[in-house]
Amino acid sequence: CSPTPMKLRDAPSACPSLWRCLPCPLAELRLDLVLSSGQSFRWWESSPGAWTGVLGDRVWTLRQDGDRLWYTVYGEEDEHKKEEERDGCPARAAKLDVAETDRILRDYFQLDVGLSALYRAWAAADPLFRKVANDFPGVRVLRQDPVECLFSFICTSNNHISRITAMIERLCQAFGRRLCCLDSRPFHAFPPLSALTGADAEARLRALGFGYRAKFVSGSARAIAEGLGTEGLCQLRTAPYAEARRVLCALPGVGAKVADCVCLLSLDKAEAVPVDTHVWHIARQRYGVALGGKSLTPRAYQEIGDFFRGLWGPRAGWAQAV
DNA sequence: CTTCGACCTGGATAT
DNA sequence: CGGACCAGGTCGAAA
Repeated sequence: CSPTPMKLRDAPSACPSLWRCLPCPLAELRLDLVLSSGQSFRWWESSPGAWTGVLGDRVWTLRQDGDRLWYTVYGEEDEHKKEEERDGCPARAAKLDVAETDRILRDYFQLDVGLSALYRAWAAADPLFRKVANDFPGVRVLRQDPVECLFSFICTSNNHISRITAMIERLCQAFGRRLCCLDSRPFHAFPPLSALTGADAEARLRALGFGYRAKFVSGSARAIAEGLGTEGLCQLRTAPYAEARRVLCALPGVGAKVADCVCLLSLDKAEAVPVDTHVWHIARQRYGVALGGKSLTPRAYQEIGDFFRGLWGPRAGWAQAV
């Protein structure tokens, strides 16, 4: 890796100046529950209570204690050199930087959304939620990058988490820019759309063990590049839920469930309720949703989503994450 | 409109 | 009614 290898940082105590914190009670955010629940596949518990991963083309380690969220950001490999060359005012640069990293983190965890009040409302409307809520406080929906979210969830179809995580790791290694090394372990950015549109992308993805999803990933990358573009995809954040869903479902490898995941986890559609086989079971067994068919047809899918939206309200997707 | 089978791969389980 | 190749599905074809 680098000639001067960086080390993972697990706690602020060792070197407090490299860490910052945001006020954030445990009822508002439980890092362990949110980062390991399959919303994002890019976080790793680097030591007990410390989560390391890539966010916004930077490598971070996060940790929380009491009512604070602590974070540290690792520099890129040649950042030292760049700073010397620039010969600017370091204090000023650092100050701008912390304002930005604070903002990135607050945005990613959507900390302006008050979770406690939402939990109270969902608990009041739903006795079954009430039982679960006590064991799972602080579960909130991440606001992820739409490109990363889309291509990650294309990989989830008929698949399991351990393999999905490994696939995405290999995707980033093969197609993404290397950011830095921590304890000799390389970290890569999620590739931009343009990196996935090459003629050989599908073959390379197959070689990385993507199976039939290789065609979906390269096909969707191509379709977006030739259509609405990365900007257009991101602009779906301001579009109505129905339109965003319709656009996404036109992409290869994107059906109702993946589209809803992308809507909820990256496009600000809090009412989107991704219905997987697990949710379908729960809806029938625990909530007694009566449905004609024995399989998850498009109509049944819609009805289950409508049921939970009726029960939990406009942030039904957030409640379902719990 | 619903139902079916195929689809890459590897984990978990049972021969 | 219990157990089963299935796992956080999607696609295309067929009745």
